[in-house]
Amino acid sequence: MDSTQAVLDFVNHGHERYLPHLSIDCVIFSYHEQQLKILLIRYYNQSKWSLPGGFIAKDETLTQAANRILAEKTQINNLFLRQFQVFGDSPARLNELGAREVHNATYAKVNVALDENSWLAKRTLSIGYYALVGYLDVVVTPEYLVDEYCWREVTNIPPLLFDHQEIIESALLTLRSQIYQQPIGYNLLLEKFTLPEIHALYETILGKQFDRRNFRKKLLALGLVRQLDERRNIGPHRSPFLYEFDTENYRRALEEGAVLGF
Amino acid sequence: MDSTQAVLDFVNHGHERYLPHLSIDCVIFSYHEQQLKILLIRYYNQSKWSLPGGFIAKDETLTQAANRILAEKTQINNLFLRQFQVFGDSPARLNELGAREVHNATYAKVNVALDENSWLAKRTLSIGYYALVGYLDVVVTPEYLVDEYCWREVTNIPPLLFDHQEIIESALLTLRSQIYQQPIGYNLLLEKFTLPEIHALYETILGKQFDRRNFRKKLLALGLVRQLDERRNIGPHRSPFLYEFDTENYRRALEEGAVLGF
DNA sequence: GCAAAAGTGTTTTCAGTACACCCATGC
DNA sequence: GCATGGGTGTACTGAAAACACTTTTGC
Repeated sequence: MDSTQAVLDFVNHGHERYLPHLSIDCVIFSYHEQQLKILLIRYYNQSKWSLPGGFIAKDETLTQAANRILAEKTQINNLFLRQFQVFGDSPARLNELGAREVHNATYAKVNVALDENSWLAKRTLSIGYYALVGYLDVVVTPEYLVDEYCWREVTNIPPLLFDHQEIIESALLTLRSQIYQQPIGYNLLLEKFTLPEIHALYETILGKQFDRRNFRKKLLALGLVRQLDERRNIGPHRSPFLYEFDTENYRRALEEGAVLGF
Repeated sequence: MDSTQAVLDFVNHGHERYLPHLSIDCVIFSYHEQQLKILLIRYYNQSKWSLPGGFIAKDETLTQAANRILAEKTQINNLFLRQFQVFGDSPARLNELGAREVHNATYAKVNVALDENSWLAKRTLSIGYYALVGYLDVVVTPEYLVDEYCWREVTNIPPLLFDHQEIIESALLTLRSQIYQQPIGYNLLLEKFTLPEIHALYETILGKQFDRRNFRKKLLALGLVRQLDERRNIGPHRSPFLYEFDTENYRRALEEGAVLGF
């Protein structure tokens, strides 16, 4: 939606294309400068931030919808995307009137006020997806109703609309619990990475510290990563070696549910 | 729904009470005679079986809806119930015409045929829940449109409508992956149980065998169970001791994500 | 007495953990 | 030469795994 006309069409005719009562919200994680970050957007005329989201078209599958929405927001296709939970309990979701007022603040930009019969004014449950993306791969496309966007560190999330805070917390818990079953390192790091990078990533996600030597030993023992002959030149100190994932071993380890036991 | 009148009201006025496009399907597990079983129902005029399910009322939360539906089917309140996945990809779900024909076979009992505008004829995504219940606690209430119900062993599931087979498979995978994080043994066994019972339960769910001695050692070492002074008199052989869960330790172990490492 | 089911301990092995010093670089 | 960050090996410990014989009971 990149024009007044497109927004009006969405408001007035969206119910013909999309399923009402159901939306998708995406928690998009990336890792940059040793920090785990989430992509947030702020809609026109809102002080609180939101998760990027969208609706499911009547003629597309749920998975297609989630991938389409992500691609629209980040220009990345085929990214790592997992459904994790449906949110339908929050009082903010049951209160149709309150939600409508929030939306109307934004739609004021196109001089529209939703009436109580609008498909957008109905109680909506949201399916939470989380995505893992390369920080540098993302190109956030400006949308007409979005004033700004930002990457925020997970430990420093600003006030959010509706139950989006809860969705993020749940996504984080899921990320933690799936770190040994999903190729999380693979999707958040560049193709080549240093040991300190992946070490810090695991420490950040799991929120605890690991001994450098044991961490490397484990990774190598499981054959998850291969040490390369190159080093990365960063700053004034000894250059760290580069590593890459041994995708074959990595895949197998995840399938076996290999608990890395950190 | 226990009368023609109630069904007609549901078909004609359900859209005023329930959210369209969205249903809840329940995979209800119990454990009986050393077998993991699932509750299935067969609707009037259908040859294939179905999972018990229902819709979300406009004024109740998602969690309330799931609990209400389960209570309606099994007469159990406050049972162990967990949301695990939304199903919205199956071709059977996208094909509104095909789904309508299936439903109409059943609604023929009340001489109704859904037209394409009926709320029940719309594409529906389903939120999958799984429940763990005591086999003996369940009282299945006969519903007007349900011809019969049965407990089927998970390894021997008959042909099912729509994507219910996929839902069961996904529920089983979830059950396996959560066996160390959720009080699965606690909810599937009676208050007092024998070592062979819980041993067989874990073997059944995880689909592999465990050494009896190591299994018991682990359970006791973690303090999850307490051996009682009683024995259970079953059949012609040596009577096994009874055990009970040490709920306090059990709870703590699950919180810590104590991998039981079987 | 024998078949079927349940009870029980010891040894080995391997993976997790703890721990400290050296090397390279830029300023 | 010193501050910073990266690289690396060993010893200990504890939990998982492997393993077999005895007891009870009904027939």
